[in-house]
Amino acid sequence: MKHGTILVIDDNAAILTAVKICLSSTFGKVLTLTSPDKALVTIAQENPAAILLDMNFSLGVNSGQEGMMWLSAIHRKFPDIPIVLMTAYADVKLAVRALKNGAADFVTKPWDNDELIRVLKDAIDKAGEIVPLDQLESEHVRKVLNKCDGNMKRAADLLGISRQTLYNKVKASPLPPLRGEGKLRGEEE
Amino acid sequence: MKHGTILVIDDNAAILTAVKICLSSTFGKVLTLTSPDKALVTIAQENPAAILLDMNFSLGVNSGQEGMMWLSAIHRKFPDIPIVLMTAYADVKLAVRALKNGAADFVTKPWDNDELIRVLKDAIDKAGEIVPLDQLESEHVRKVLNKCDGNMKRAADLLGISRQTLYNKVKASPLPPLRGEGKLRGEEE
DNA sequence: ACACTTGTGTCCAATTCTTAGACACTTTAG
DNA sequence: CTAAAGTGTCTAAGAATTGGACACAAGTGT
Repeated sequence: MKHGTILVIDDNAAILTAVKICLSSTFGKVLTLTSPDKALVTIAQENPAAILLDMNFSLGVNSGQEGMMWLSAIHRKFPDIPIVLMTAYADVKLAVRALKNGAADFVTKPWDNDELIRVLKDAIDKAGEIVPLDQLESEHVRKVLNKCDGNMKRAADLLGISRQTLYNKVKASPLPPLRGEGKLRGEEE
Repeated sequence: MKHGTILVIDDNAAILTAVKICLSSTFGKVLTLTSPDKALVTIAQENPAAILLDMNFSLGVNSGQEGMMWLSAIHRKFPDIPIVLMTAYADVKLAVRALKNGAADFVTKPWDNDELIRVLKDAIDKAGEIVPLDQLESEHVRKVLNKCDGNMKRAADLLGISRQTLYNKVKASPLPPLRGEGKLRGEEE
């Protein structure tokens, strides 16, 4: 059950209450703020597992600029805490920008309780994933290597290691099950 | 100018023509397909710098499932080629899902020519970035380390290296300008 | 065809890194 | 307060990385 602390930021008290009720059953602690002003200090103090942030504050300004600004600010300071954005004004451009600015997900009001819970859980899970150094390294090596069309000299150069080292790494892990990649650029047809 | 080859996939020939005209001035080569069926072989042959993929094929089915399926298929096979999605039916959920499925960006019809060009260029640029192993490593170390609240023993364990090695790495690079992160969880107020 | 450049596979010896283990000392939690 | 966990530091053995070198395979241009 208790998947950690969630911080919810929305200027509408009613929504805050509704979200809190919805989330309380699943998460350990649900904090709420009616303004993002004190978000940074609250986050620093409470270290929430995820943040649910409304995009529209300062009544009337609903271009989402407010939320986007806070998203950036929070994400810059706490890049490891997933931030889920929420907005009533479904706008594809806004959503895309939000995700590219580091948002973990984007939900529109009115929201579906179960979906909201799932989204937050997913965000927390994904943020919690820790990859061993070895794996990170071989994945990256593989990626760079095939961006160089297999040219080991150049790849080694770009990676900042010697040619032999690259050579060794490659032969050391000839096919270590890549996480989510299924490469080899020139082997269909 | 010629920023590489672009592959455009859309079942509407008129759109294909328009896009081609729009992109030809900026990119070296603009290939077009009216169906994604042969996308994989075309990509393997031409190795485009980016792909512009329409989401709605098979007339009438415009839930975007088609495009999403192809996005996944192409992205799985060619994870290094950025794929920009395009759709006439602006749908936030769809856009979010697309981005989380690996799309580099998401644009809606009718599109703005300059924006389309910019989006593709950005996607190509971002995909071309190559990070040296050292940097990748120290960034990851740093991230894991502060997810463990500085507990080096646990961090080392999670990273799959020995405690001393972590210790050495940390003191070796005490503050190597993180790319896009401004961390340290507990140092405001 | 002929030199030239570039990259591969392989080896070596010197250097550096990583490791397990140990030790005294400081925090942290019960 | 005790016990457990973590830190900073050291050592010696083992592993990895490095620049250099060499023969050889392609690909370039003339």
